[in-house]
Amino acid sequence: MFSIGELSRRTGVKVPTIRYYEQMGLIAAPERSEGNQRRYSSEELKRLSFIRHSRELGFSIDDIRGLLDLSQHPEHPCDDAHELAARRLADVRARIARLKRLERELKRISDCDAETVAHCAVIETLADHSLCDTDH
Amino acid sequence: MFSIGELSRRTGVKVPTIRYYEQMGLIAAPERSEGNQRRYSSEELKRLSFIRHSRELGFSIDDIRGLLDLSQHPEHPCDDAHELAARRLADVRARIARLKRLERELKRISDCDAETVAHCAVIETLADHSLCDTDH
DNA sequence: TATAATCTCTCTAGCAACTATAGCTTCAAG
DNA sequence: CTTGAAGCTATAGTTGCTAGAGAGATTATA
Repeated sequence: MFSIGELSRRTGVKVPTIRYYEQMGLIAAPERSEGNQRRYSSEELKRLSFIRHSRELGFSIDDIRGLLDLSQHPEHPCDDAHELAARRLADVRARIARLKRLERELKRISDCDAETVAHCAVIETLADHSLCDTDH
Repeated sequence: MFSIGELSRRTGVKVPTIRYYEQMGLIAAPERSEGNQRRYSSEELKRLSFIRHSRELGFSIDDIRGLLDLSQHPEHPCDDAHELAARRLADVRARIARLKRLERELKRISDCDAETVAHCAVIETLADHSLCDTDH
């Protein structure tokens, strides 16, 4: 049995975030001490670690609800989990592609060596999309 | 002189977003028609295009305030603009790196061909970070 | 010119996923 | 037994919009 601060330290999830997850129904309301403070067991630690890890991989709170639900039912087919993961993968890849275009563009405009705004590529490019290499 | 809808069509910025930018002070309150509707000129079109383009490159509203301010003063040195762009570039690169790690991880766990949750790599990995290849 | 269809107006509330603040109570160490 | 850290609830703020209600304005067509 440990406090919310201890749980926070062990999982890397901030204290207010843990309370927020409780409110959102991702984790159940835990037992309380005499003085009304939350007391957790290692069950909750596991669950919160799962949540944290999922968040790190970019799953939404809603996705996580589904994944947690699945993880409680080992005998179920895992097609749903795979689909969620596949969607996330597609999303991540799309974002990488987009960011790479941005990177090229930012690099190009950063390479300007003007001294004043009048001839600065950063400002010019922002003002006029037609100066861009790629569309975004 | 054109309406907010027309401005929206020409810039690709949605109508409520234009009003929001006005509220945020990114664009000035424009003239109004007899009937109190907003009427814009090409000056505002330029400014809004600048804003849109900056947003597409990922600058924050606050950054854009600075960039707009700069763009009004062609004789000023453009170090600030360059710094902002450099920071954005660094940020974009960091995000790409992070997303690539995620991509690897998601790809790895997506490649699982278990039938049920009991042996599914997606669920297993989420539950246990130590199964990950990389840290994130 | 009448009328209908489409804009536009303001204001308020909602989204995601937290984060911060205020004012209070409880806990643990010395 | 005191003191300082940690915890409690409740509310509001963050970013960058988006959605809705209910009213008024404008434009196109009959």
